[in-house]
Amino acid sequence: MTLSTERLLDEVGWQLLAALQQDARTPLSELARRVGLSAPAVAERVRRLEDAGIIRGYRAELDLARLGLPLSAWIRLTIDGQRDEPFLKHAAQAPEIHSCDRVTGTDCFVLRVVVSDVAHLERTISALKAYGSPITSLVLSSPVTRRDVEGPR
Amino acid sequence: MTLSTERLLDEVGWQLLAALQQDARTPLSELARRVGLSAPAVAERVRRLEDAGIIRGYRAELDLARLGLPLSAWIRLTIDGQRDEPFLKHAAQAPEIHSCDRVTGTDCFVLRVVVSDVAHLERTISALKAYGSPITSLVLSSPVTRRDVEGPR
DNA sequence: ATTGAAAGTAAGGTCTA
DNA sequence: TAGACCTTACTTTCAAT
Repeated sequence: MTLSTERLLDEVGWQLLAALQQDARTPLSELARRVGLSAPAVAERVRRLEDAGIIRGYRAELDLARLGLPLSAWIRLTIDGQRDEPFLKHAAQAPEIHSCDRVTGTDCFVLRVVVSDVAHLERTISALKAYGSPITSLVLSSPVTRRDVEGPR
Repeated sequence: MTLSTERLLDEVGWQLLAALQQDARTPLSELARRVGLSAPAVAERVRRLEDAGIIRGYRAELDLARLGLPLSAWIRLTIDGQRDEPFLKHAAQAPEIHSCDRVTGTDCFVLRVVVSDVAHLERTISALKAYGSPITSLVLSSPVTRRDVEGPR
């Protein structure tokens, strides 16, 4: 936590982050009302949170099932030999791979894949076998999908 | 894919979803410019995407490391006996658990946890041992953090 | 198309180091 | 007195009827 960010993350800063995590399209004027500051002051605050890299962006959250992508899975992938680079190239452009983390342990990578049906899942897994050994777990439900970050309590 | 959603997901609909995934705070007037429709028409389109549940909401994406949470981990949790319910209660309120999916296979649950340091990670894992056997993989880097959903190509 | 709300701009005031 | 942070006043842009 650097010096410059500390000033930003006071009571008001965390209130703004809470509101924008909940609804990123909240108008600045509404944010101003909630934190008890003028609209220009809040606009400046938000701009500085963005400039400091604390706010990385604003994203619409979509319902994947309603977009024809009802199946999600976790795939743990152990890479064979020295195939990291070709795999990363594949991961960067494969539309099914929604996230990919390099992790400790023998698994090497943890992937979140999102597909339209089991045939699509099969193709996705097969493609991964070119780089290593995948272990797949289909997502049955998601008791916790997203947790907002809270300030110091 | 129901009948009502099909009408929404034409060329323009997907253009709107693409823009809002990229920057959820894009003004409606700007969206209108990009898709070549009037502002009221676009406002109506977006409202219908929301009402159909295709757009679930708008979220600010934060940099967790800059907020004092530099460590993330995947934890696979095999639940002992019939302790699903107490575990789900725990998961629903634990601030470290950012996502939790029930999955096929022996793992039962896949958790994304976000913590401030290794001591915090240790406490988080210890707490999980009340419900089952956790296997932890620390995230080293994230080659793919988020993939936008694209329409039919 | 009109009207009220919201966002952006500019100038100035207060507090602190 | 310099700088950080806020306010008010004003103009432009946006959004809804």
